[in-house]
Amino acid sequence: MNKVAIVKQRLIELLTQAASEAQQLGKLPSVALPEVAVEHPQNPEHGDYASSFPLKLARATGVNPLAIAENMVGLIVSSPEIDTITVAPPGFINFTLKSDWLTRQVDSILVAGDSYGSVDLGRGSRVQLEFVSVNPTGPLHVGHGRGAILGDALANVLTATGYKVEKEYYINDAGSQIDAFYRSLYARYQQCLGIDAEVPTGGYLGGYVTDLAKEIIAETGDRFLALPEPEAVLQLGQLGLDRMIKLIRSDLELLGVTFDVWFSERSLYDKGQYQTAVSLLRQGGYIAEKEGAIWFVSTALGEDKDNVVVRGDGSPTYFASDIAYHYDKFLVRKFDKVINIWGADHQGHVSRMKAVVGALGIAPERLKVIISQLVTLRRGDELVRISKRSGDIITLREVVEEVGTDACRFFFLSRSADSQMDFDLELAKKQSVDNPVYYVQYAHARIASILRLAQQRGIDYGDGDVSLLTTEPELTLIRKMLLLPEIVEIVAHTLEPHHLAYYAQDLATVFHSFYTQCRVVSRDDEILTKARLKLVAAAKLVLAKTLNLMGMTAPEKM
RNA sequence: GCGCCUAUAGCUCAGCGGAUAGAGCAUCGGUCUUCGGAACCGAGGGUCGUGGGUUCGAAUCCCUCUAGGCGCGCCA
Repeated sequence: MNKVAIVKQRLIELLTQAASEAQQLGKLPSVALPEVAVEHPQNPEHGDYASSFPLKLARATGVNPLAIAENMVGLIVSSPEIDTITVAPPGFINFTLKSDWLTRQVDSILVAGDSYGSVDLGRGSRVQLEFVSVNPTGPLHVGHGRGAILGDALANVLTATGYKVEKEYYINDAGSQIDAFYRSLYARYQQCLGIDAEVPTGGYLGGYVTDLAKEIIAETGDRFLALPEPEAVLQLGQLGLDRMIKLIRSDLELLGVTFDVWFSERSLYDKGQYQTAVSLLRQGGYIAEKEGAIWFVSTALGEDKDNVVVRGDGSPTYFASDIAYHYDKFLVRKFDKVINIWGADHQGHVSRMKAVVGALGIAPERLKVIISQLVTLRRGDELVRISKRSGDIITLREVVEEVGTDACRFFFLSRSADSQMDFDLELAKKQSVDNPVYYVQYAHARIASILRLAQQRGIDYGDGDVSLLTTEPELTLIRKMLLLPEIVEIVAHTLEPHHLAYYAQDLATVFHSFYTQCRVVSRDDEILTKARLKLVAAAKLVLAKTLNLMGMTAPEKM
């Protein structure tokens, strides 16, 4: 299915073989072979693939790299995909693919259909992807949207690469922030009913809390006033919490993001994971009591400082929950791999969480944490505050409604998670026509339109002969289409979905260029028309697959 | 002070050990008898933050420094 990836792998095999044969023949000193790397040269004159293996080998052996290359080329077995193998100074081996092999891939892509671009790397191993997991104490803002899109796109790619993926949202429904939210809501509730009350210090001041209180009053009246305060805070709070979670869920759905599991923090205490996890750590000698609190002795694992698990007042910290949570992920639910996507403000939490995982006897490599850097929102030059507690916020929902789901997703995926980004609302709107999103989608719609025309004219291109696709624009398009499996592989490996966005643009560019140079549906040449219809249909498939992996729509018309 | 992230074209960003550093936007100049001009073709524009080092080869790896961001709670 993944022909190019196989070619790449095949080339690596061939090179390795050639090298060891050269060693056996005494043409090369017997040293341990360095890793064989094969890549796409940026200059097309250097072929489809190139390897600098001889240069690497030269370092290990002290032999002239050109001589190594020459020796190896003579020993490389011929292969049906490969046209020419050449040596280029200072010691590259360049490969060119046979164009008839290339054109045949059009048929292969059409046969593969939706599964084209999928590569089985995971072999069914189970991956949990936990992301967003925002405290349900307020609506989502743009920064959360970034994590949401990142996670969702990664889930798509990992699924396409043979992993069994579960998407999970961790609901922080325990702890002091929830408390503050409950009390804030109660205060607003009282205020709306004419009672003098104040939002406690450290509480949530956003107008949405008042809105929430009003909604609850509209539906259930003032019945919580009759309850004693602690009871009222709790009951009203839980009502508010449920609504908050529903709101978050619907905001995410607007972005096209859904979850398989909504996991409650509180359940970790109800079901005993917390107790078990801590006793495991205690057995390992990682738990100590000092200064009236219970600590995780992370210094024993090379951390800068120890961390409190249970406060002096007996209440567990959020760190305690996370210990239990990761115990549950790995030792109860037994995921092979766990990926957490956190905001930049949680960076400091990464190493101690890895330490916990190690202390629980789990190989720390099984936990991957992706840190997505901050998003700042602005309108032109004006910075927009997005802090939940301070009051005025622009919600993710407002942004999505203003900019559109597909554009939002593409925008978020266009930058690596490592870079901070500015989300300029003015620009996002102003650019909507020139937006790369539309450029890519337009290519897809354009193909759809061509296929519609063909259908109108009653052309059945099922018997199209792809070997007629010999011109440069056609072959360039095919070569680009054949890159998708490699991109998918890279994304699955690096967990960096932004490569998809760049690939999508590249592919669209190559298609548009082909389009202006090659007439597809022509009355003069029915045979060529059929061949090109096949090409275009395959391109449509690849474009759609790429867009779908990003969680975007591939429109037939726009 | 310590940890993490970032610094590449006017702007927003890719590239992260290979052969002449790329894209989009912006600027300038071209392309329409026929499939969607939301398009295509071309041009200009770069001491890859600084200074060292490793290497046959460095934007890419290591160290120094500078600038910006985020952390360093018995908050989450």
